[in-house]
Amino acid sequence: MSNKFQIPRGTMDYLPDYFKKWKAIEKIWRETVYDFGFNEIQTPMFEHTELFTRTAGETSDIVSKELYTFMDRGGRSLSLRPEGTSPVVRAYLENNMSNLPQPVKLFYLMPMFRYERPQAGRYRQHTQYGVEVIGSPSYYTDAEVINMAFSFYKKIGFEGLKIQINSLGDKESRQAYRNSLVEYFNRYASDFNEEYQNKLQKNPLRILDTKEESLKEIVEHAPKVIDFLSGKSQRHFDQLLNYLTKFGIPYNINNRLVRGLDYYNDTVFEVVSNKLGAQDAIAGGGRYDGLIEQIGGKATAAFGFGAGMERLLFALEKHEIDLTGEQKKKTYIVTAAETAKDAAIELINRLRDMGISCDIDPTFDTKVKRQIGRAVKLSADFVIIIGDEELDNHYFTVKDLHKETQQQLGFEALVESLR
RNA sequence: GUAGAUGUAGCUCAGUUGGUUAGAGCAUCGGUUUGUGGUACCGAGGGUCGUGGGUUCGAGCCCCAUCAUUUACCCCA
Repeated sequence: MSNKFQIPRGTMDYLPDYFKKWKAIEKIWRETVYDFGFNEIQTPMFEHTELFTRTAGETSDIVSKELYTFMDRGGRSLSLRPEGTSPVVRAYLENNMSNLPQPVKLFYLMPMFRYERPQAGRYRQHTQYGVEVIGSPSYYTDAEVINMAFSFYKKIGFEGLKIQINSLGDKESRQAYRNSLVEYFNRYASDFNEEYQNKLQKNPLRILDTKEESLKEIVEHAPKVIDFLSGKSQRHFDQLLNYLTKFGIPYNINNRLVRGLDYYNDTVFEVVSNKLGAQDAIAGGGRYDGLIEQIGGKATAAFGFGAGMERLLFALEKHEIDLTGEQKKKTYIVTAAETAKDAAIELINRLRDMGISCDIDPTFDTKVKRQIGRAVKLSADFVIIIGDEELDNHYFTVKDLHKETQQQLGFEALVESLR
């Protein structure tokens, strides 16, 4: 253990038991998104650095301290993708998807990279699944996507998840709100430490979601975005909430929810669990009507969310949800004599060709007891014994390890019994 | 980046006020004679005590440094 290679900080090996749960979730995810009319997309793991710096905002943590940036041999600055929205939007533009029927509904499942301190439910390499609906300004899109997220978690079996929702308003609303906020916080600025002085200058909205006890009181009485929404933004938000209620989705309006990326406007939301400790957000997203224009497309309204696979698995554990799903029946072939080797090999090939999952000891051990023991430990469902007896009489001995029954069968009947 | 906690076998951990060849359970592998199960019994392999330095006649234990893990802050999935 000492001087062997170690996995880099913040990364993990996905071992078989973990991966079983992963696959079960992935299956539900795919079913859900297809039901809602989404199609899959994958983008490269890295992009030109500028894509991220331009879209997420220079002051955002993702850009200012979490980007994995490197120079390639041609001197280009590239970065491992820290989030999915901007690459997907880039792909939308680059592949002229504005010529497809709008909106374009895409989903993805791909790894993300952020250089930050790992802790419970947080990794430097993690996998996000998410969707983007590009080309729809309708509040119905917001409602539909949130509805989809909610039904996804419901299908998995979660109870007690909450949806936090807020509206940041359109550009005008935001500007007015920002001004008022700065004016308000300035009254207390002398009490702020350097960090918060800084935030006040660069991104005052971010002060709202502070966990600093001393500031909570001040934040509590700060002006609320809701009061600054333009008529249009207010209507959008009202309609959305209306639909959520119609869909039976429980939500909390959280005026302090602002999110870390600069490109959001109007609706922002998070799905949170109260069992995860500090990293309680399972999914997060919102509307980004300005982003497409910002990276060179024509003004296009869009909405999306992203969520972490590893964190979802972490939450599964905390919520005590068992999701291994039903496994295919497994068979183990036992050779009871040296002479049975060829017949065993022939049999295993035939069975596998017929779609039966089977395994065998590659050393062709002849100790029946040991081999059955091994089969049990590998959680096989059946064991087939081949030895001199079977060879002489032209049958296979099949044992059902659960029922503890045993019978002698010919090949056809054998195959049936293994299904 | 900052703060706390923790590093002894693959895993979970013991290890007395510093004292000789560092232990247990689980796991792995094998055995308990003939072709039948996770149990029982017996046995084996596996550790430069995270690493480097220091104190000491002597360090798993004390001191320093370093690395790693982990939780929390910042922020987020």
